[in-house]
Amino acid sequence: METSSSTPASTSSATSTTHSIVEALTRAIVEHRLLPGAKLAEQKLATHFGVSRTLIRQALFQLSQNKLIRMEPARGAFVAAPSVQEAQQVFTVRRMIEAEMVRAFLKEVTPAKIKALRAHIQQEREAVTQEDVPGRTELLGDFHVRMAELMGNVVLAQVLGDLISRCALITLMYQSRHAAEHSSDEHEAIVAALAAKDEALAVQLMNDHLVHVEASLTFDRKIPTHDISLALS
Amino acid sequence: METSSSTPASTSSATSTTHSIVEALTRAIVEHRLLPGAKLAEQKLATHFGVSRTLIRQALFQLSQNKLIRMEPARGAFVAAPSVQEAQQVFTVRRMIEAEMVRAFLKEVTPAKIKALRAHIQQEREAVTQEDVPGRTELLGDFHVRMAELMGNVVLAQVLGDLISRCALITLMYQSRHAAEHSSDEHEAIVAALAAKDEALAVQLMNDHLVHVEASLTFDRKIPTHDISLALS
DNA sequence: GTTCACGATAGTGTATACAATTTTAAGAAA
DNA sequence: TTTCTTAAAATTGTATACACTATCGTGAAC
Repeated sequence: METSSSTPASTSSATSTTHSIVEALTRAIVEHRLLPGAKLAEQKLATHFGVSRTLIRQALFQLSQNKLIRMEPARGAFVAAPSVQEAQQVFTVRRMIEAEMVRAFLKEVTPAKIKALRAHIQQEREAVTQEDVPGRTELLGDFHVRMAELMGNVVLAQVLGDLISRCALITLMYQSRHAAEHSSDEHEAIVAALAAKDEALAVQLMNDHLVHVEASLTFDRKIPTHDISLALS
Repeated sequence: METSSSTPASTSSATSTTHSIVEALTRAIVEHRLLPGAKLAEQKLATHFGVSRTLIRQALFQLSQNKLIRMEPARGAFVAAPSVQEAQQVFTVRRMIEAEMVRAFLKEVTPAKIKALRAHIQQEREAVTQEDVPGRTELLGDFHVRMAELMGNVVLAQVLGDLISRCALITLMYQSRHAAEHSSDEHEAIVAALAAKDEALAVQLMNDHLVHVEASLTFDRKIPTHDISLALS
């Protein structure tokens, strides 16, 4: 049963609070080291992280509320495998929210905010050139959250962040290779429209962008459902 | 320290799962039997519900993710007291989502859906005439969730439901007496516009409706912050 | 009289122990 | 060989025990 890592609290976390466990598992899921359908056995996770099952259970409950994992009554936790239908619904909701977000953003746009968005896009480009797939996915999603944050609406940022973390799993499940590489270009076009204060164009570009991302997903897909114990190190 | 109820698992719950505890606490908070700021001591809740602290803690974590309670690191859980700013942000997001929801609803409206919404409004009116304040608040919120459900978008329904449960607490904190009694009328006007397939009007009415509800809140307010142990029976 | 120090008490954070259920495996019957 | 039965192992669900932190009250110093 023993994997190679017997050392408790292996790599990153000095203080193994619940939050750090959630982060580690989230990254493992989003980075596809834990594939959809994989079982998350509590004791194995506990020994891996060097904590008791109590903390693992807290983390799993939290992840299940983020819809990143699914918990069946007496059977355990499994990495979520969002259905095609759910994926499409998530994108529908995103289009709804973000169309209005663009309108609201334009009502109080400032040069500083435009500059902040441009700076973010610069980060995206760097991640793209370095072919850092998980980092790229995260940054591409964060662009949208950053817009919400720049509006000063914490609630909006939270809601959108939640949806986008679900998107990350969906994207990584269904996204074809090197699709969505022009996402950065589309982000830049949106910012340009915002800078020009062209509301209709900005809304249109944002909507198109989300349609493109959704269209880049290949829904005719095998779901590997490997049950590898875990590659958390 | 002993309150009158020493009987474990007192009134309602035959099977005291975590979910039933969450529901009981949610109702107690939304019905204002537990006031904002009140402390939720784990042991007291545990003895009240006749379970161990383990299940109480699970329930509290879940409630904290719904933003109905707030947990401070080593100090415990307290009923949330949303700030005025947060309240306004929640309403802003609701306006964003629901404006677009109305548009999308109209794209696939059917007589059956209109009928379902009318039936819901009928329920609201009954609760209003019976002066069932918590039931009324819940039903008035559910109208909006019902719209999402009728569109078949589960994700939308969840997101909106989350926001609205936060609204319930906000409403009950800040809403002046017998304000928002014409919410049902406004709901009916919206449905009429939907039935007439008048998109611009429906969107306008929905937006106005949410503005009205927000405006009915009196933000110059005392927050009682009573610390009554609990009235859960 | 006010403020600070310090001990007692209560409460949260984590780990462990036990009960209940599910999964797995082995074995017998068809 | 296949399938049903049944026992063993593993895993989840819940309760309890212990460690650590915060809260409260008392008393001494100023």
